[in-house]
Amino acid sequence: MKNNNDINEKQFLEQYSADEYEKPSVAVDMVLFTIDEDTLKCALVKRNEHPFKNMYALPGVFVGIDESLDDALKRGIAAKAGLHGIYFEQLYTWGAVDRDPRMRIISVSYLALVPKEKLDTTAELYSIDEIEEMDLAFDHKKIIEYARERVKNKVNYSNIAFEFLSEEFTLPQLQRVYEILLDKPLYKANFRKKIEPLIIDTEKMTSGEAHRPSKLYKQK
Amino acid sequence: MKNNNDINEKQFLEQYSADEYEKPSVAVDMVLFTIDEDTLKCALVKRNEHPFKNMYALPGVFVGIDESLDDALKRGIAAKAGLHGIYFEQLYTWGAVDRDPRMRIISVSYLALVPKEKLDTTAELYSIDEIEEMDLAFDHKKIIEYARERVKNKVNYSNIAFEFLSEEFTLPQLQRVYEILLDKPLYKANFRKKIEPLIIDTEKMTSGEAHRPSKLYKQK
DNA sequence: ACAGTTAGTAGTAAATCAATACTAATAAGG
DNA sequence: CCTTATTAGTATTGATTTACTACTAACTGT
Repeated sequence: MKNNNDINEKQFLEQYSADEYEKPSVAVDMVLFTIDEDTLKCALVKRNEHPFKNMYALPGVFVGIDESLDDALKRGIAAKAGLHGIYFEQLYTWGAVDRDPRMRIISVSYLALVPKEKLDTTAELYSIDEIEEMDLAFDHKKIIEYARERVKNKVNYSNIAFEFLSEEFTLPQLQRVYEILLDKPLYKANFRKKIEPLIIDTEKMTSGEAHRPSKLYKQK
Repeated sequence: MKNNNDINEKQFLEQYSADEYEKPSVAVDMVLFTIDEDTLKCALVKRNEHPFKNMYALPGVFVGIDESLDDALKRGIAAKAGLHGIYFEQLYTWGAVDRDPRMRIISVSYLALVPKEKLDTTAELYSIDEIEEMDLAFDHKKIIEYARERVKNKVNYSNIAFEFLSEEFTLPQLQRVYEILLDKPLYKANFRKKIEPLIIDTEKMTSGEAHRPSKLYKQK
């Protein structure tokens, strides 16, 4: 094998110095998940321009030339719902040549998680099951499925479940979040043993419900 | 919240129809790992152009306007070492504004895994420990660290370890791969119990070594 | 033959996980 | 103020997995 900087640099010169090279556009698209009505839901926006006019799509923005990907995403989140300081992580970059019929657009997708209470009440939320039946713009359905898998896998080796709850929560609430994300029931006693090292007792209790009150915890 | 396609489309028109909008360049960079001399090693190329002239970097190519990200990566792998059909997966997309001093370049990084035997003998391989001490071009050291973590995490819930071996292998070889990737010793008996459902006995044996021969297996 | 070396197996105590059954504390209703 | 419905929380037990030790097996080289 020869030194491959030859290739790298040759391409660079050919394609960039000459400035005839056509560059792709880069966008960030966000899969914003929340839990509402005991189901996992995703924020969608209805497109009112071609292509895919009147169809639902993920919210997204183009990446500015002097803007990092994360900053573009933050701008998107802020524009979407006035949200700041919420959890997000990069998911995957989608680069099929024909994913946008207008032009070449590479999409860097992000996962954002937010408690329902923080979300603007006008946000349009659709459950994962509903979306399964819908026809979304671009490759956005595939992106949502990818995000769904990421969440499911990550629940057990990270603390993302906490991102769906406000600062103080009860263990039944937390368990419900885990069950929704994992899409299976969990044993109460086992769940509590496992989660115990991750939480702090706030010494407060719920009240007003027609059954035994539950303790309120915070994430450690 | 208003319909956010307004924002999306407004930006699109402003930035793209007017064609004054400056687009970033998009490259793919590959972290090609192999196991050699009982250590995990990464393929690097020495740059012979500015910036970072004479420093080592990850092999990479720019993404063509009519080329998918995966296709660009395949082209890169082929250019690098005449390799085809090897395992790869997308890692992460690096988008800091100043990661390349020449211009705005967004890098989609990939992880590629290959048995040492398949690799061109002129490939320049450096162990993870050596790289730790080196000063690499761009943000490539960070990318390699990210790849290293991905591999470590993925070993236990996927079959990526097999990608470092040729089709037939012995259990001591496979265990050694796991130990190198996880960076810790494993118990032989437990390892075998756990790996048993993933492999098929080829009925063949090794020979010629000054100790008991071992069975050869294939991945199931 | 036997020393050196690695391959492979048996078995056991400790830790974790799956599952069931229980007790505790509240509000609502008579 | 006692009973019922309902959910919160705990105790316990058998099954599985993990950590670890100790052994037997099969080859080459001398």
